[in-house]
Amino acid sequence: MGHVSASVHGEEVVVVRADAVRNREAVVVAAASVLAGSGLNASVAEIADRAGVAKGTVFRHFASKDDLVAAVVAGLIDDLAAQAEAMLAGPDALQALHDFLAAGIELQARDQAFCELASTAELVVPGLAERRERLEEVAELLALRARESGAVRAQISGRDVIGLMTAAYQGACATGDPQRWPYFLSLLVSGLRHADT
Amino acid sequence: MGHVSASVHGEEVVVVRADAVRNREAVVVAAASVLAGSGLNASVAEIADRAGVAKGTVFRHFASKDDLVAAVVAGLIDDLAAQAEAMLAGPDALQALHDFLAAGIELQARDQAFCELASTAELVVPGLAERRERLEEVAELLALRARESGAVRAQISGRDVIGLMTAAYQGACATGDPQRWPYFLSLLVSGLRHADT
DNA sequence: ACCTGAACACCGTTCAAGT
DNA sequence: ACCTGAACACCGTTCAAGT
Repeated sequence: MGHVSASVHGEEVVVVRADAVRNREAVVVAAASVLAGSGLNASVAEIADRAGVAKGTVFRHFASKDDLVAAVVAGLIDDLAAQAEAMLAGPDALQALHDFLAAGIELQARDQAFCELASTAELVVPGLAERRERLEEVAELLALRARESGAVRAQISGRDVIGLMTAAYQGACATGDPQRWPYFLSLLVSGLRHADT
Repeated sequence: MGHVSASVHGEEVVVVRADAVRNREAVVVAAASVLAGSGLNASVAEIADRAGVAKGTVFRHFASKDDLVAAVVAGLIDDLAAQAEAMLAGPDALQALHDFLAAGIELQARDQAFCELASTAELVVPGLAERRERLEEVAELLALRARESGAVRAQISGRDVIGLMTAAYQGACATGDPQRWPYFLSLLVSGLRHADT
């Protein structure tokens, strides 16, 4: 985390060694790709190997494996939230909601670790709760717009929108063919349009 | 697995020691309750402790932890399949399909290990594939009846029905409130009624 | 200040020694 | 024939020793 090494004009200056910066970044990059491919059970040893550092170095930069996972997944959630914000400007409110759900589903398909976290609602991982809230807020806006446009009859909160993302992809996975997710998504969206829950 | 100990009238007679029978049963019972509560990550040591046997004894009766899990979960799936068969006789085809889905969801809520397996579609566990097929066949009949009754417009296979079970419960879990599953189930069933997929 | 690798407690699994 | 507990390889995590 860096260390106070000097005091200039009364300001504390934090100096971090160059190799430390490089190693931290290498660990994050390696973790991102290993976790995406193998999920949460990927071993720290594999990540350390891929990053070209010793296992101990991973724990110098991140207090635990969970912390490392959180750092990586936080980036993914932020990206998704940014996409969602862009979609708010779209002309068709129902289409925007549908596209957001598809984006979240494709992220689950692309990233095994995100998929597992999205499924178990493991807010256990610290530091992820806030990211999730931001995502829920944008999702709530997308849902509100869709309801106001009259295309959606069902009551639906931001949390529910996240639930739909997970429901569609996990449902498809349970059939043994994850690529079938558009079927489940279309059922859910059709439900949103017609059900009065 | 027992051992040939005698030959009477030319028939081979397999004799199993009484303590072996008792221990095997104790392991299965212990595993059922531990797995239901703690999920697939529950340790063999905990199961052995609860059963009152040494860890090694578990592996004398089951080749691996996965085999033990399969034995326990196979029972759960069989029970669910039996419930489904009973529902085939019901007067309202859509209601029967709905009730079956609810039963599958409640099983996920009650049993953590089943929930995790239903979600990941891990047919990896050997011996479970056949049980699943039987469940899919009954589910297919329930779906067919619902379509023929005219209440359901969407195309839906037995595999899809299983997917709906998982979708509804996992969706609810992702909202942080598993008890919200009826909301997701009603969306999906409403989708089945109206979507033409 | 940071990196490394040996060490620890825990897991699933194996197996020699007991009965 | 079966049970037991010690042993092994693997995991996440810690820490003394190096630079």
